[in-house]
Amino acid sequence: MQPVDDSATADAAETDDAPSSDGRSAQPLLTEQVAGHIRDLIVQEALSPGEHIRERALAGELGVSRTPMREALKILATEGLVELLPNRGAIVSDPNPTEVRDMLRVLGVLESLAGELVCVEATEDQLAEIKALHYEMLAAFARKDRLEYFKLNQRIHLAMVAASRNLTLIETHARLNARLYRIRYRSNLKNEEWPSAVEQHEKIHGLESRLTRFLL
Amino acid sequence: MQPVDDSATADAAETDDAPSSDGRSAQPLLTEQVAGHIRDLIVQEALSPGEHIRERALAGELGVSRTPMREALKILATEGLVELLPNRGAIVSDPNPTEVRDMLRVLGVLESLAGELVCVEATEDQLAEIKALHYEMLAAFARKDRLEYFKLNQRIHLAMVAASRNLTLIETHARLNARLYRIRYRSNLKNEEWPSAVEQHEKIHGLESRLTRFLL
DNA sequence: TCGAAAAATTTAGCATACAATATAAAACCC
DNA sequence: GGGTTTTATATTGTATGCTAAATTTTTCGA
Repeated sequence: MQPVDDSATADAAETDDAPSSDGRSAQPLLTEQVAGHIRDLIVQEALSPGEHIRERALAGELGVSRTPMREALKILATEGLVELLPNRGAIVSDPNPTEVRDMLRVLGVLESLAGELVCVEATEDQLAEIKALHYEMLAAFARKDRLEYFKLNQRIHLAMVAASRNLTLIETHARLNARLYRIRYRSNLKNEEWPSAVEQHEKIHGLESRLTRFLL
Repeated sequence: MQPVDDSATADAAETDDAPSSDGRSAQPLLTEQVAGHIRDLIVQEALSPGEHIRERALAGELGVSRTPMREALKILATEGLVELLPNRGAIVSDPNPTEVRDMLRVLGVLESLAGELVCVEATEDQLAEIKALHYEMLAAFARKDRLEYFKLNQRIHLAMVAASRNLTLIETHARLNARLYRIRYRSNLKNEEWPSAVEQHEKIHGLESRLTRFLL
């Protein structure tokens, strides 16, 4: 494991820091903070896939006791970001290509559903934003800027899921997305294989075409 | 909270008792056992929706300390079966009709995907079993035995998901199913509203027709 | 020198103790 | 008597200590 600069960490940490579901959020619990922190470490690969997590050591680095660290690891294991080996601690999940394909397939139908729901559930503002992103994406496509295209594509999907007004969909999608984020991140840095894969994937489920029709 | 006979509890507990993912399963960890036990209590409504869970008391009843109890609650909260209120403990989730509708919608697209995958991924034996269940279901339909129809419908969906060979799909489906099981269970005992709702739901996503076509 | 057995060390699992927050009860004021 | 403040109690959050399992190191034998 290697250190991570804190600013970047903070950014990603804010994604779903809310302590559960209650409206008035009290002071965030240590366990949640720790879980968020480790999520960031995993996404940024400060904790590498397959790497063994020593709870005592990591707890020490974060300046907390082992209790919240262990609770955080249970949460992350349930989310699929780490795997718990009985009596042997946790390792950072390292999905093989088949598992990634499976996750993308499920992610695909979720985003397809989001596309359907957006058409009837989203507010005008949300639709306008999605529309704008869509045109930006087309622009990137015209310029053959595949990385930008990919990023915008991602943002559109996120915006659509967020606008779907279906909390279960939002949460389920977020969870899968988190598991895939590290991989996408890496692929982004390396290069593409991904944009084409994602395009193809979307064609299969007709999301792009349906949304395009809807947006005119 | 009220007592639950242990035999029934044990049955349901065995559903996914496996300690994470590793092949050779060592002795099951207390935390996992506790989580399984509480899952059962929730499903059977020995713990009622909205009921406050006092971790010390419940831990005492199960004969364990608070540590595994707390870790189990974190897991169940991540799974959506309980909600954690900061500094105020946990309550059994009690989804409102809108949330149930949202969950069913997501469950629907998952089962729809399962239907697609079954057509190409399932083994002969699995297909045969699904086919058999399908005909049993048609029989129940012919007899206008709606409860039996509903049950078989459920089993078909489970069998299809299981045969999909997509672990993410299986897990995601199982999680949603667990959150809905209690509600279905209750509805089953009460009466129907549900079979029709499910039928309609399936029609929307074309699962039944697609599968029917496939099965001939 | 290499391999196996045994001891020592490390690490996770669980229980318990202490601290902080929230709830309930009692006292007090108006 | 009703409502508010204060005190007491209970419950959760976190840290630490102890036990058991797993890993590493050392020792012993061939």
